[in-house]
Amino acid sequence: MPKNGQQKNTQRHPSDTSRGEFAHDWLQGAIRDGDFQPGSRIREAEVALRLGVSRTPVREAFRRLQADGLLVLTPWRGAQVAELNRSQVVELYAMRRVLEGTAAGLAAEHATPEEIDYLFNLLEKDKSAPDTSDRHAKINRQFHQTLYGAAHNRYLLKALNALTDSLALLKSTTYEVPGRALVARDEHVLIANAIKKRDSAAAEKAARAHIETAERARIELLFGDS
Amino acid sequence: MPKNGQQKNTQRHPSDTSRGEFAHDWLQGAIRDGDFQPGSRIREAEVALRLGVSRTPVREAFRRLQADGLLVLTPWRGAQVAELNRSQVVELYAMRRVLEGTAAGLAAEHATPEEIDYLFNLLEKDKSAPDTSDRHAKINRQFHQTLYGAAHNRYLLKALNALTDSLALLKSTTYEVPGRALVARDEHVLIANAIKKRDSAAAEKAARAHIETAERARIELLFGDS
DNA sequence: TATGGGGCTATTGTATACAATTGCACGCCA
DNA sequence: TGGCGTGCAATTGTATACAATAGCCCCATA
Repeated sequence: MPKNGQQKNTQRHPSDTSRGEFAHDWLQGAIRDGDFQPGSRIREAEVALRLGVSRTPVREAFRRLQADGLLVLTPWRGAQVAELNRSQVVELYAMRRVLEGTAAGLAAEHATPEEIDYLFNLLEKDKSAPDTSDRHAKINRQFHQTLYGAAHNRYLLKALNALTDSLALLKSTTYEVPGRALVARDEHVLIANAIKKRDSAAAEKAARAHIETAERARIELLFGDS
Repeated sequence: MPKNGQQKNTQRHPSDTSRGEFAHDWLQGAIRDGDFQPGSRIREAEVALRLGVSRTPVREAFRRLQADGLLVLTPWRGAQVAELNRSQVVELYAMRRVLEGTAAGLAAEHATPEEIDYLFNLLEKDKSAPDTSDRHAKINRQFHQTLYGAAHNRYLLKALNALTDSLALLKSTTYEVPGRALVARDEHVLIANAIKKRDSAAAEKAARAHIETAERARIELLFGDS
């Protein structure tokens, strides 16, 4: 059961979506928002009751989330939210460094003017935003999401989204580290400028550097050493 | 229904696996082996009948394969084997170039001596193998699979396996191009040597070059122009 | 009191019945 | 003859009943 800060209500599914789709989206969102603790067990019947559907669509959602790596299903023992150990976190960031770098490089080649404008809009918004980590984290997500799309490669997009979802299993965000927001914005500016100049190599390099500092902040946050 | 070269028999599931797992593995294998044509519709009831199980485990398998990108599920219209258009093939190879390069680079850093030995064993086996495209294609798969594992990054491994599965939707292999086997082996030797020398940059470069020639062979095969 | 075994309960795996939706075929009418 | 609408058949979505399994609780025994 969700930890339940502000109640994600027992809600009936919208009639324009299948119940299976609804269950999948709800669970994915709940996991991303940290409503389920990594490692905790999720029972089919509980979710079904909560969403007002039968176990069948819930089971389908479980299977898809398993394929996405968000749930671990053990025969006869059901679903647990995936947990990341230290080596997994390291591997995940290694992968993300590569993919973000690639995305930035491709974005420098393929981004539309509108996409580039939007990146700069987000940077402006970030600069003038109230200084809360939540707010920065949200704009950060939008920035990266825009970057991913600007690469115009659907396999890359999918892989990056999968990584992002896995990272969400680490409940805190690196924006909780003091000063991280400022550093991150500077790094974002470097990336955006390189893309605007259509300098693919520079964009890739800047993005990789950005992920490296993010990784250091993350490791610090999680394990308290570098 | 499978095209059915040599009948993939109507087989009962082994009792040590859940029926859902069994259905998933069977379908994945059947799609990889080209028993289902891309774009063709797969009916739940047919698969269920064929495997001797009910629709429930088949549906679970469908959902997982959807998440893996092998099936496209449309509400009320069921499953179709995914198809790749030209731009998808191009994007897929762009992604593969990056990931194979990364895998080779990481393998140069992290491969165990046993893994390196095995790579060279495969090269020997390839040299002395009977000159059929099937045989070469199989050894090729093993070589790449070994390379992926040698990188020791589970997210990279998963992403590469997903790409490989998607590529399998293109039914022919580039080994059907005359002379491709020889070129590929030479490229494999370059990669393996760089890994043995622990030269990460050279390994990455060689792997990227390898995928580039593979892409050209593929495009030629599919669309008859470069 | 510690330990091992047996049965009970909670939970998941599977089958099946039923509901909902789609697409097609057939027939009607202009 | 062609186009449109209605109803039927095929197929998927969902609920639910039942089977199988695992873990735990309790009691008997040393």
